[in-house]
Amino acid sequence: MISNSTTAYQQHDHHRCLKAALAQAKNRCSARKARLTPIRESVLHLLWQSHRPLGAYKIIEQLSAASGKRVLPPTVYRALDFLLELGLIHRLATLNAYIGCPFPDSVHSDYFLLCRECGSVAECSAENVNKAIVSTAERAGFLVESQTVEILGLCTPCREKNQEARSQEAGE
Amino acid sequence: MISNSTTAYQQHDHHRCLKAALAQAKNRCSARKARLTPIRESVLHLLWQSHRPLGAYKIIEQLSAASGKRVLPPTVYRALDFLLELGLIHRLATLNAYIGCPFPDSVHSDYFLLCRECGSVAECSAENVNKAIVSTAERAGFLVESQTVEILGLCTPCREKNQEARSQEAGE
DNA sequence: CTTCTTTTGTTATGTTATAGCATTAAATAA
DNA sequence: TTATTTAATGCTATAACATAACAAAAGAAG
Repeated sequence: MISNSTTAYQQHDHHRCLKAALAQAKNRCSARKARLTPIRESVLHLLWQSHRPLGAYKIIEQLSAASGKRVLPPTVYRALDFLLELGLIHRLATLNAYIGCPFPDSVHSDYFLLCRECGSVAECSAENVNKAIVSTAERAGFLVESQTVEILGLCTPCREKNQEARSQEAGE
Repeated sequence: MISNSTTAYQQHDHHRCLKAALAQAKNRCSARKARLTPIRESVLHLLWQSHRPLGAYKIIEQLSAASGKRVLPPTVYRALDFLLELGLIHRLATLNAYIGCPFPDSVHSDYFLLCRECGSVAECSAENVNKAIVSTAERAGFLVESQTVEILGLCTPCREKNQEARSQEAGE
């Protein structure tokens, strides 16, 4: 199992996440002879501000604010398409939002853990989930080509916070 | 494993699906003291025209056509919300579309098989998938509350058709 | 330095979904 | 029954997400 759940939900040196992501992006682009233009890099950079996904229009807003001039939807959607195609980011269907991929270099079928409290999202890839899905689909005669797995729930820190809050209430 | 994959993808007496769905809906509504009004029933009926999901605006179109007067978005979205809440239908996040639930009475975490060729969707519930997801999430310290699992691929009939088509080509 | 290709700018519009308030219909109490 | 409350629908407007199509500019290749 690959996962970035420990960093995604806990305090950590996020600057390293950002740096790693940008470095991987550059590698990947040069390997594929694709151009990581300023716009594309800015979008990726924004998506790596945190482990919370961003909607396209939030990106538009932030990019407009940062650059001082109106950035229009097609500009951002094109950058997103580019990054998606290179596997540098993912789209979360249940949120209509985008998030940086923490391990673009390893082949993986993704599986996202969305914390409904803090909004952070971790990405996992677990062979057993994958296998269970494929084998169950097979039993239904279905050939799997791609999967969307998005799990909503609570991460450890948020669960602990909730428990503290509840015992506070009880204690009062 | 519960699944309606055999009926969803094959020729079958679809009238029975429709009838069963409407009967279950009525039961469920009376059990919950909820009202299956004409609008709500029409929407459910439309969603059970086939095993292909329908977008909200398709429903609006068809309902408008059938009734002769303009049906407006809030009307349909309210009916959809009602049906979703009762567990009579599901929303497919990857398609922004809605589909009837074939087994509203059994508790299940859903898992959808979307055929990219014919557009039909089957619903499954498999304990092993569920367990794999929950246990993997647990290993990441994550408490699962709800899941969205949507699998894109090919159903048996479509796979067979494709193969026939390919051997035709080869034979020419 | 010219040609070709890729990227970006811009306008317009398509698609999906909801907020908010007025009206009507149904259920319940008097 | 009628009055009162609650639930459902009608309607206007608009929010949120996404893409088509074509012009202009920038970059790469010959």
